Amino acid sequence: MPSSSSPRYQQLADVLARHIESGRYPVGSLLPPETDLAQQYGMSRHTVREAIRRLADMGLILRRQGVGTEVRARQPESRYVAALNTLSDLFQYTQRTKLKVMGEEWVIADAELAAQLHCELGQRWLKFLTCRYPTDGKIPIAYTEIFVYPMYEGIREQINNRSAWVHGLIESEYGEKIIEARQEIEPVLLSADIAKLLRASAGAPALQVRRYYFGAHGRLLSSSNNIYPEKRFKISTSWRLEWAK
Amino acid sequence: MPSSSSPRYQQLADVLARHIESGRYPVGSLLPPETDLAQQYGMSRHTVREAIRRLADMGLILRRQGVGTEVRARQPESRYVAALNTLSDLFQYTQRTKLKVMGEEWVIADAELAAQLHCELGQRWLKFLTCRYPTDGKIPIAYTEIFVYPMYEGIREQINNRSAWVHGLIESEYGEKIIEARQEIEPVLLSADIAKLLRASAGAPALQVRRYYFGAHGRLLSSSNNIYPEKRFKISTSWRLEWAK
DNA sequence: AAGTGGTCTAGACCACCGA
DNA sequence: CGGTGGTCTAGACCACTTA
Repeated sequence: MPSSSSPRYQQLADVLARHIESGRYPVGSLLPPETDLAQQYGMSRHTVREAIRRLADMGLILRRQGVGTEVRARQPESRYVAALNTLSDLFQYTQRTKLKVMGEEWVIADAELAAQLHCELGQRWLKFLTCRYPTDGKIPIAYTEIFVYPMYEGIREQINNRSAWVHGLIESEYGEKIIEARQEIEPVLLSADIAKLLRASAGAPALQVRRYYFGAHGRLLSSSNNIYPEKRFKISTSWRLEWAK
Repeated sequence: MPSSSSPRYQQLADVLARHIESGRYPVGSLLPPETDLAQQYGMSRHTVREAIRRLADMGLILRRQGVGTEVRARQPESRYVAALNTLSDLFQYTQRTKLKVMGEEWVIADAELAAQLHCELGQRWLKFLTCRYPTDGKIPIAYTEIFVYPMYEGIREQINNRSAWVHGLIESEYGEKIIEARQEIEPVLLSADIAKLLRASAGAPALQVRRYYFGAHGRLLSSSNNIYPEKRFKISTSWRLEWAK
C-alpha cells in the first residue's frame, strides 16, 4: 500500500476518478454514500469527504444534499485559463501611460458603426479621440477612439484628470460593474492621418484592437478602437492548465 | 448571535475578512494560529480551517505549512478570466482546417532563434514549414513555422496524417502534458516570399503570432510562428468577471 | 526543538430531499 | 419517514519551516 506517497484522500480521489473514467460509475449515476465509501475503504467519513471535494473541484461530480453525489463527467475538462487581475491589464504596458484627449464628439450610429458596436441604427454615442503616451515620453503608443454610452457621458469631466483607464471610470463613477470584456485583433496598415498622429510612417503595419466592455445583462457600456503601430507594443497572453496534477 | 443564518465557518470567514479589510490583520502579517483562533472564537480547529479555506479560495491569504497563514490582500481581487477547453481553440477557426507540410529541416539556434525560443545557443530544433488551409479551400489561412524539441521528432511520422493540431501530437504521442501556452501578437508586413505562399500581396498587413508550449517544469516543448494575412482571420478573446465570493 | 499548517479519526447532530 | 450530504467536535499524529 503506497500510503507514503500522497494523502489518503488524494489516493481515494484518484481511485474514484479512475472508476468514473472506466465507467464503473457511469455519468448520471450516484456514487455510493459517503458512509459506505468510508467503510469500504477503511477511512473516516471526513477523509472521504476530502476526496470527494477534490472530484467536485475537478467538475467530475455534483453533490446534492438529500440526494447524493452524482457523476457529471468521465474526465475533467482540461481547461486552459488566462487570468487578469484588472481589465486594465489587457493593455500590458510595462510602463505607466497617460491619455491625451484630442477631441470629443457625439456620433450617431450609421450602418458601419452600428455593426461595430452591435447597437441599433441611430444610437447616439459619445466619442473621444485620444492618444496614449508613456508618462515620460513623447512618442505615442497608440491611437484610440473611445465610445461611451450616453448615460455615462459624465466621465467627460474625469477623463483628463486621471491618466489611467477610461472604461474603469464607468465602474468607479457609476458603480456599474464591467462583467465581460471582449477583445478582437486584426492587422491593418496605418493610414496617413493616424500615422501622423502616431509619428509613424503611413503604410506601416499596425494592430487594430477593438475592445468591448459589457455590464449586467450583456449591455455594452463602452468600447474602444485602438491602433498600435509596430515595435511599440506586443500583445501577450498566457494560458495555464487549470488542474495541473 | 445570528447563528441561524449561516454556518459558523462562514461567520468566522466573514469576521476574518472584515478584519483583514480593516487592516487589523495587515497585508504581509500572519493570522493567529489555527489553534488560537479556535480557542478565541470557541469553535473546533476543523471549523476554523473550513473558514480559512474560504479566505484562501478568495485569495485573501496564503497558507504555508510550518510558517503560518499570511495575509496577501485586503480585498478579494476581482479577477477576469478567459477560458479555453482545448489549446487548439487558440486558433478559433470557424471552419475545419488542414495542415500542409512544405518542408522540414534541422536548425541550430543562432542568436536570433535562441532569443526567440528562449533556449541556449546551438540548441537543435526540428523545424517544419507549413501552410494551413480550410479543408474545402485553396487559399491558405496562415503560414506557419513549427519548432519541435528533438526528443519529439517522432511526430514527423504523424504530422501529415492528422489534419489537426501539431502540438497536441506531443501530448498524445509522448504523454507529455502541455501545462502552459503563451501567445504573442505583433503586426508585420508580408514579405514577398510569404505573400506568394499565402496568395496575398507583398506589403499587405498581417498578424505575426508566436506561440510557445510548455510542459512540466516550464520546459519548452514546441513553438510556432504563424503569419495570418488580413481579412482571413481574427483573434478574439473574451474575459469574464470571476465571482470570488 | 518548537510551532505551524496538513491529515485523519470516531463520533454527533442538522438540513434537505424524495418516497 | 429514512437516507443523503452539511456542519461540527475533541481529540491525535505527521510534515514542514524556522531558529
